[in-house]
Amino acid sequence: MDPGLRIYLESTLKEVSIDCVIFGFHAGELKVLLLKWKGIDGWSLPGGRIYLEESVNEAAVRILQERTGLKEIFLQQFYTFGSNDRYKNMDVEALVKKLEWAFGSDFYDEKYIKRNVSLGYMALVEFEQVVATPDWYTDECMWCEISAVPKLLFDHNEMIEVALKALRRQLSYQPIGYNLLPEKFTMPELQRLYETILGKQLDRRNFQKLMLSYDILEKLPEKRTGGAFKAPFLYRFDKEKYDRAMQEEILFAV
Amino acid sequence: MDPGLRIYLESTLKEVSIDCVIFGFHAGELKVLLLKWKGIDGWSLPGGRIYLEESVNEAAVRILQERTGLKEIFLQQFYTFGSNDRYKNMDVEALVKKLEWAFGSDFYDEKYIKRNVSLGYMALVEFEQVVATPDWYTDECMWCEISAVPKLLFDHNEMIEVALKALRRQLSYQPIGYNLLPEKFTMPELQRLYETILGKQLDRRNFQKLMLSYDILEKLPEKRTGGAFKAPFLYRFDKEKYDRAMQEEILFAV
DNA sequence: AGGCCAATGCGTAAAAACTACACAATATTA
DNA sequence: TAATATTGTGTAGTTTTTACGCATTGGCCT
Repeated sequence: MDPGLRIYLESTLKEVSIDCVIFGFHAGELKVLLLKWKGIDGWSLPGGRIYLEESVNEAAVRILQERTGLKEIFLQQFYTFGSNDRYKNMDVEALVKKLEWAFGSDFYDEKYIKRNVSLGYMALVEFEQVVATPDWYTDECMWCEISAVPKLLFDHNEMIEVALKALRRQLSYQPIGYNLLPEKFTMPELQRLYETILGKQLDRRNFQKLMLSYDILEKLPEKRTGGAFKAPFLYRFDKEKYDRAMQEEILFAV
Repeated sequence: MDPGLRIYLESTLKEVSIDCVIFGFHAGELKVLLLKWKGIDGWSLPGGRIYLEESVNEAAVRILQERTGLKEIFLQQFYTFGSNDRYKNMDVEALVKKLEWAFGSDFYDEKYIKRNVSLGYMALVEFEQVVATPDWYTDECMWCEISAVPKLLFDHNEMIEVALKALRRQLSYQPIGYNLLPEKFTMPELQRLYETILGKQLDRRNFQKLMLSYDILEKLPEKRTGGAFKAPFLYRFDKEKYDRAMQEEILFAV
């Protein structure tokens, strides 16, 4: 067994762990970051454990940074999962056996495989900036389109659904986009982000009116060229006003 | 040490516990249920631990029932608290000493006093129906008006604030009242509940129009007499429609 | 018993927000 | 240089929200 892993396991909380639904936006698609486990044929959300001396939020920030290289981005708790049947759809015996095979028999106390409370965090990240990195248990990363997520290990499919629901609700009282889009973006790009998250089409003109009315965008003199059509203006978030809107939680009627 | 307590401690998770913000509504005031600890001069929220074989939601239901006698009421997770400085404002040494004095030296592993993740649940209960019952650690219950909550143990003051914020937000997309009001109630009573939770005055006529438009109320032929004024009609929630509205999470613009 | 008071029941007009479209402008490509 | 796809802006109609008026009524006071 990897000595680093051993130290990690021994210096972290046993009964609680963190799982992150990391949303990225690319090519008009909303995606989540998945990891493929070593030794077994299964994918899961990135996750990790909490060191004894850190807060759960600090742990979430650390885990996210370890997986994506990113810090200081949108990251927040959305639900805590603690069913005692979180593994009901899985062959736990087989899983434990395979994990033993992969990591040694003291990998996990079986008790904690079966009984674990998981704090769900969701993150919104700028797709291009992410350097996806596997962890001890996994050897492969994948950005998976939200509508094409395969059957995941544990209750991670449910977690994604709950996270998406929370994200959609969030859209109605907080602006979103700061961490999902590049610094400069066009109005149609912002609209596509909203449409993707909400899963429905929005009227171009009304959307623009609404977004501008929130007074969190700064219109730049530049335009984005490159397409065979009229060049759209670039915008950027006014961070100060954006943060104020996040704080105030004004109702955004999207 | 109480043998029941010992069994309880040994058969529950150690690192995670549950704290409940139990809201009640009485005499036009929103109140929370508080417990006074044995041995030390401090109040806290009702809480408890999670048995190995139950889900966290089941544990919350059980804890709530133990404290209030009520089941099948509005109860939901609102946040999970896991700061490593949840006790920063407290003299932990003194607390542990007093707890030892009260419960025996093996009351708690000091480690778990200092490092504990707490799942915050909030409940809305019908004040009159509650039979408040202390637990092992406490010997007194009190309904405390929300604006007059004293300094509580741990980070429980913060918990109440977060719960109240979550409750206010909830009001905008789910009906509230079914578990906070008696079966039959008048429109002004319902309005007072909303005003109390939201902390602001609402227009009587617009409120009535709004509530009726949601189509979750059933107007009864009876009136409430007793005051020196026109007797208001009684209403009652149409449980089926109410539940449907809860499910659909339609936006309620209060 | 009858008038007074305080609170309710019901209604309407103005303001604001939202929705649905129409048409001109403009980078690229053929 | 014309064709095309897409953006920029405006406006009218509809719905929702807000603000407020006035008649009604159960109990209390005289």
